[in-house]
Amino acid sequence: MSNSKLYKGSLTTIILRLLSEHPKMYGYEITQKVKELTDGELKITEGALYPALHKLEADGLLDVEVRRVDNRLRKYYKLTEKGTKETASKLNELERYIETMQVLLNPKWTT
Amino acid sequence: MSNSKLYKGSLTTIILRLLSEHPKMYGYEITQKVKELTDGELKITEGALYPALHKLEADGLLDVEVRRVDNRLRKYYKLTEKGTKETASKLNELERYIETMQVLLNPKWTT
DNA sequence: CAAATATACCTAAAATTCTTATGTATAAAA
DNA sequence: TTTTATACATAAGAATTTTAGGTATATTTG
Repeated sequence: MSNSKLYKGSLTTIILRLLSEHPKMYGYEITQKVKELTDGELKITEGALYPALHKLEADGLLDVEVRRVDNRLRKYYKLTEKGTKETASKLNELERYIETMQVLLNPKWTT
Repeated sequence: MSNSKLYKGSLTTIILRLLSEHPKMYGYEITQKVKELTDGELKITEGALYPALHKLEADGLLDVEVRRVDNRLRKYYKLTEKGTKETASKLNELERYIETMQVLLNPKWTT
């Protein structure tokens, strides 16, 4: 995913966030979009992505729709209602995480 | 550590950051300090902390000094020179992680 | 005073998440 | 024609954390 271990735990949040902006996306598209948006800083590996998508689907957060495009298979994922709610929750978590880490990063505690 | 999975991977960074501000700290003190600084948002569990400290010591990033205070044992950890360098590196990683995630969080991509 | 809580360390099994290494298949580019 | 890109998938292993214990002393509380 990246040389930094910090991304551990944030893959689900990233997937949900992307799907909250795009009506539907397929796996390979997600890997390319993330690479593009982060200027290559973050590369989602397939070994991490596909199991994560399957889990989100199993948990009822995503719906899947298989299509054949240019004689190649694509699995389009989109948020369910439950998934939309979970996305909001995950984004709050991320914001709180960032705030918390910034406290530790830039301490007011000269104590 | 917290109900949020996002903290996965950030424990080492947190420990190093605290030790870059405090000349020496012992394990229990670290758990209390983090709880205090984050208003209880983040609670470091001992099962995560102690193995992490041992690994940092084994990697030569921390030195340890055992002391008996009030007839109770304390293991004081402090940064080695190597640990100080690694701390700077980890803090850069954290800043980049936050920047990257904020791009994904607040997209300029209305596309 | 007894019991509970706080202080202070530790480990080991299990769960979680990710990396690394594969595998299959078609289309396009070099 | 071989490599790269597109598109899916899984499985073994690594790394980190949770959960659930364990030991021991000091202090607080009922």
